[in-house]
Amino acid sequence: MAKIPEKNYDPKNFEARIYGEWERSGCFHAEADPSKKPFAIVMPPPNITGQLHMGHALDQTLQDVLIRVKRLQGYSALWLPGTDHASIATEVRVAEDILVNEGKTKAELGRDEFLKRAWAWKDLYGGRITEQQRRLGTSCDWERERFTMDEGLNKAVVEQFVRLYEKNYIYKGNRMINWCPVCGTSLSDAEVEHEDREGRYWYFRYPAADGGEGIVVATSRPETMFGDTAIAVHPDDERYRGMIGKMVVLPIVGRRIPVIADPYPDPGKGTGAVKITPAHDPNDFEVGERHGLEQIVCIGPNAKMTAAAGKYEGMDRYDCRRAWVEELAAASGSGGGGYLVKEEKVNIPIGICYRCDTAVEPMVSEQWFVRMDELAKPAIDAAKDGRLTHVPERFEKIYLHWLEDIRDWCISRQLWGGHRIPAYYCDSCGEIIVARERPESCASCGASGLRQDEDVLDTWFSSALWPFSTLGWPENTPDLSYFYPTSVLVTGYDIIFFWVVRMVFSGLEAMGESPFRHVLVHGLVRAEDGVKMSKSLGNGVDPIDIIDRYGADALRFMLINGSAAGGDMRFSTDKIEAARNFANKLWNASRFIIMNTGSDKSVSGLTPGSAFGPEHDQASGYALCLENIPKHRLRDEDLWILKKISDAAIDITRNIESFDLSVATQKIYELVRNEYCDWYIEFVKPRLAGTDEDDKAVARSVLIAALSDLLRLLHPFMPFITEEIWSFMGKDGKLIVDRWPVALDRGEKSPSYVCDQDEDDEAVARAYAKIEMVKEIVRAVRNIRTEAGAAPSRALPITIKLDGDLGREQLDGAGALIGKLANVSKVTVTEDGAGVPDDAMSSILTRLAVYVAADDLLDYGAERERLGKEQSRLEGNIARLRGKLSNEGFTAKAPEHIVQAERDKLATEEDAYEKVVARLSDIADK
RNA sequence: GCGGGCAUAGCUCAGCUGGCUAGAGCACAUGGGUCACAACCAUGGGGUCUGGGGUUCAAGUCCCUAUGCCCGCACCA
Repeated sequence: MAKIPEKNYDPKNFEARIYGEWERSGCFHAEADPSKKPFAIVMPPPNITGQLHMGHALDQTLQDVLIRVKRLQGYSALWLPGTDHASIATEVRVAEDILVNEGKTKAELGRDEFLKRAWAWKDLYGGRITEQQRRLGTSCDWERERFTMDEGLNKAVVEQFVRLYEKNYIYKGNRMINWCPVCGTSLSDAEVEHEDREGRYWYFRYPAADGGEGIVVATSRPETMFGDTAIAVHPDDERYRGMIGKMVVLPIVGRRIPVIADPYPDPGKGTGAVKITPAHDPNDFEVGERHGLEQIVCIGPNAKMTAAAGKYEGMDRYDCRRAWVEELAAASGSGGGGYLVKEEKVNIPIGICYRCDTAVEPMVSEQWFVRMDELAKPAIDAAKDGRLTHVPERFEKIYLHWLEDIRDWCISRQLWGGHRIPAYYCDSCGEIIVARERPESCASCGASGLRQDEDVLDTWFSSALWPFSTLGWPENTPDLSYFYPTSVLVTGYDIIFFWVVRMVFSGLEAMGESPFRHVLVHGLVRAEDGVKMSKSLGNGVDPIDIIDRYGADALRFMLINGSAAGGDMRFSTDKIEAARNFANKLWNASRFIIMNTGSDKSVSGLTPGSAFGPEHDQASGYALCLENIPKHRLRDEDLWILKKISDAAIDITRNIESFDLSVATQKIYELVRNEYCDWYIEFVKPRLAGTDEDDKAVARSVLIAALSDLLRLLHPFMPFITEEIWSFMGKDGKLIVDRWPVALDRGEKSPSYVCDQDEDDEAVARAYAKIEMVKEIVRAVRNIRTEAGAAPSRALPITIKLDGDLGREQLDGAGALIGKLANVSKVTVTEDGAGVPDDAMSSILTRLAVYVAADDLLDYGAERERLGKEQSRLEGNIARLRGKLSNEGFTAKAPEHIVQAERDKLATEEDAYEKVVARLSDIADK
């Protein structure tokens, strides 16, 4: 006896085992292989601090589906995994850890000791997420796993930095940056989020130096007054015209500052006069540049006030704000009363650190920057001319919009964990040397003991190199030339700016080509109630919990099936259950197939293959190339299911290749559940129980051939269950490395195309139509049965009355199928109406009518109601169709096949209408 | 302020380049332990596709507009 799957579908029994088998077999590994076409995806490297969350699960599943399909299609399909050091996130976590465990701060520990702890921490936790990825079924090439801080990548980072510096794309300068006081580092613009927070405007009077009234300005940040170096007004603002060029006095501080004219102030906002603090506001910084104003830094790096704030030195910025406002309000100004004129509550838009939610402090600071204007251009062009496409398309706009007004990228971070900036300072002569290796001595003055820059690089600087650094760059390795540019990049829309944009311009700069051809963008996975999942809300659903409960296949299927590309989706228990139930259904159906075929020697001799035959040979058609089975032995239902699968396979392949994965899953679902399980298996059951051994063998063979292709189609989405079932089918080799049912990109014809040309295909088309008719009849009988309240167990006799042009032979063999599926005791077929029972329930279908006769079941009331509905439906349709067809515009302009289809439709609807009316009058007095 | 998205069955959502009698899952109703499956099977009800214009022979699908939600960028006077 062959091995049979266990009665209950329980993914825990095999998922982990199968993953282990795959991994050991080496089938995840991809090499540069000139005999195959390359397909490559680099995995967005998760943070080593991270845990797998639903967003990852979606991201991983999308990539895994694409990789598995391409692997089955015979590509050298590389999926390159890795992890990211995520400097800020990791640094904060490790620092917390040290504080808790050792009671020491980062500073107390020192840089070297801290880094040791960080590496130890990475070794301890860095592998956790990759274990979780394995649970999901991630079929990436673990042999190539990389870490953004490993040796090769360090080299790439230094190389890129030096090259960009040498081309003058990287510079060091004193510029306005965003400072996070909690993380203790500068941030790039992309790392700052914006949020409205409750704040106020305080209106303060700055008295004129000559004793006049002076000017009132509004501010939401009074503590920056210590850094004010001017008051700006618009040159056309009548109110202040007389003040321009005069001096005002900074309240209490006493410093004199000029009133300047600049186009920046908007006369309609506030008082129309703006205090200018060049060191702490980006706009003020620019005004200051234009007017040569001094920059006075009054808030220091830890958000504490500097000496510029006088007695407030050392005080927290917000404490200072409160105290300073009080002092200003209480003070007696020159005109008597306080300097505070008024105060109003208002929502202030404020910059927030994307890591810690702290309000960032804009400040002038000396940092390293990447000059963006030149670099952005090729990245813009690549998208515009189609070398880089976004799926869905709308994300291209977002990408372009960001690049088109991009500002220079601040890349230095005041942290320890990360790639240290390869810049060396000579303290003797002040020379700055940027070099691949640490120089022994100063190139300018010869002094030794150069000091390396203390700062590290933005973690995204190394991520930006990921698509080529992981393939060996800057060496020109075989992998690099074979796999670069990669095929698709899959990521969430939330990191387009951080990552995608930077990879593209970095790749174009370093390699001359966009690092990938397509960006497949997905949305967020939200909680069941539509709220964003977040740690702080604690509403996250752990993918591992879900896998434990429902299996990875169900989770994957739900994630893909859940929503269209690019949009946010909700996690849904209902959908997870539906997916698990679907897996269960497949499991049971397969169990049935295996129980009925596995133990039979004659079947194994048939070596059932794919419905598509060997070698992906589309041109030879589908069912007719089933190996070892003479085509005349295939029955109608066999041809029907094989055509169904074949047509669907082509469709599904197209959907996958255009990244419509949710559409693809929907189609597979219907194919497996509705066509294969609900109809085909039921059609075939009597044959399996029959005595015609030859026919039994054919049925078994088709069952297996069809199931094989269904498993192939479903495998990328539900890899575990399909592989497990495959293993019960006595196949050679594993499903994961078997082959895809269709290979559209080879230019094969589709079976439906063949169908029109080939004699065999006419036979298939006839069989197909017949089975569809059988389904209609069966449904009609079941409907009547339900309506009349007949027990399902009770066999009923039926009469089928055919239309004139519908020959009796077109129902040949259908009687048995109908009999079994509709539980019919006897099928009578009549062409002229003779033999139609006088008293019967009826159903009028296209080109035939079905009568179910049983005296005790007659319910003409119900039938009248049903027919009445049918009549009005048909009336509506007929009116619509007639209107359409009598419209000359339609018949003249619409494509011929559409017009013809409408004519045919009208004919059948009119026909049905007449019959319904006739039937209604027949039963009018019953 | 600039830009983008969404509005379809009670709920959650599909519906590609315009050609439907608008679909699925869940929920609901009725019947059924039928020898793969109760994580099941069968049958059924349920929608003027947000409102208003327009383009077209044809609009859920394209354009404009209104309303209501959502998001990104900018904005700390």
